[in-house]
Amino acid sequence: MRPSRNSRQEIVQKLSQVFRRDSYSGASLADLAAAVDLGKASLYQKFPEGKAQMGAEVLMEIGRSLENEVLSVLRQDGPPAGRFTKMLAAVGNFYEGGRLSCLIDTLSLGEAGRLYRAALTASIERWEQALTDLARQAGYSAAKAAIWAEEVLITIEGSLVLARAKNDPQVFRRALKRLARTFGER
Amino acid sequence: MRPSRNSRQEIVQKLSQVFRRDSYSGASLADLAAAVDLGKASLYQKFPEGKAQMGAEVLMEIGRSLENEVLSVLRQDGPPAGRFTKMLAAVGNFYEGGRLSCLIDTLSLGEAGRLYRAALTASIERWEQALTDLARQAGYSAAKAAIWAEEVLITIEGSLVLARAKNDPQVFRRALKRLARTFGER
DNA sequence: GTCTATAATAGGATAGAC
DNA sequence: GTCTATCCTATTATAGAC
Repeated sequence: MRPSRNSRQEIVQKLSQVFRRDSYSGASLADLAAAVDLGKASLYQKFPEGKAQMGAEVLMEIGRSLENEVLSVLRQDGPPAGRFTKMLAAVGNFYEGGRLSCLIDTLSLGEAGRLYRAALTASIERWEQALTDLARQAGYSAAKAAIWAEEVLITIEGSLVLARAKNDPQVFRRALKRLARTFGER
Repeated sequence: MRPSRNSRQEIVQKLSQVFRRDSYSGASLADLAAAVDLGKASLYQKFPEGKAQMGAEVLMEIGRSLENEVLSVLRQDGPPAGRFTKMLAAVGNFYEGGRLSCLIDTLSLGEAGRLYRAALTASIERWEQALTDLARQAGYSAAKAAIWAEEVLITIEGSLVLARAKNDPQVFRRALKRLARTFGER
């Protein structure tokens, strides 16, 4: 059976929501403890190295969900266009329809950027690579595939920023719908 | 003559760099004071309401530079495509070639988002409107113009996020170059 | 106007009881 | 494993001298 009703994975996922909403510097220990419904001292029992460790584990866990929920569908079989459509649906869920920000954004600012640069770069590059591979399978040249992959990520990140700033998740959803039509254009 | 060698405008511009690098919660009074080479107490002399006021004035000042350096070129005369190209060059300077983040991103997180939502939304909408007007002048339908404007802003914001996360300003510069080719496509 | 000094509070982290 | 209590530092903010 599970180690506890609130597994470590569930704890880390709840912590991730705080970092996604408030960024690293804006997430206080009090906020983080409240999110998992524990005292601060209990959090330190689980994360002896404190906030820096929480951020690191959040990045690993979200990297894993990205892999399992989003990138894996790019590698299934069937026509590339259909896999891309499925990925976009998964992305919509991953960011809760534009209501959640991306850690690539919120953990790349200030000191967090220096702390987590390597992990952030790695996540981005895995995603870009999976998209590039997909585009290659659809017949894109290597150069076109890499550009298209970069554009997809730019659109996802940019629409999340605008959705947050305007408090209008529809910006993100519209962008996903338009992205669906960019595949196979060239 | 000027009120001081460091005019208020210059002070606010230096403060803006801290908010753009570290976000609102990550910008400490010590950081902000160091950026303008003053003691913390002197900063409070100039901004009696503290950090919240600094953020508000930074947003106003950057909104003004955006207007003067970027949006104004969209409203000059000459062919729309040329104006758009000029805007992209101005955008490149505005974000220092991808080395500076956008306040729409860094001031929309956590409590800052609640504090400054109105100002952020207003800035975004002014920019979108100027782009939409340009596209209309180039013969786009109202619907296509609005979509294109949104896509341009999404690309700017998204490429800035990725450039920061990967510590590679080229992501931003490449995106601007590609944007130049999106105008007049439909 | 700017500074040093200092207050007051919040944030990160730990000790030790249960 | 979780809590209360506490410590230490950083942070926000102010008082008062120059």
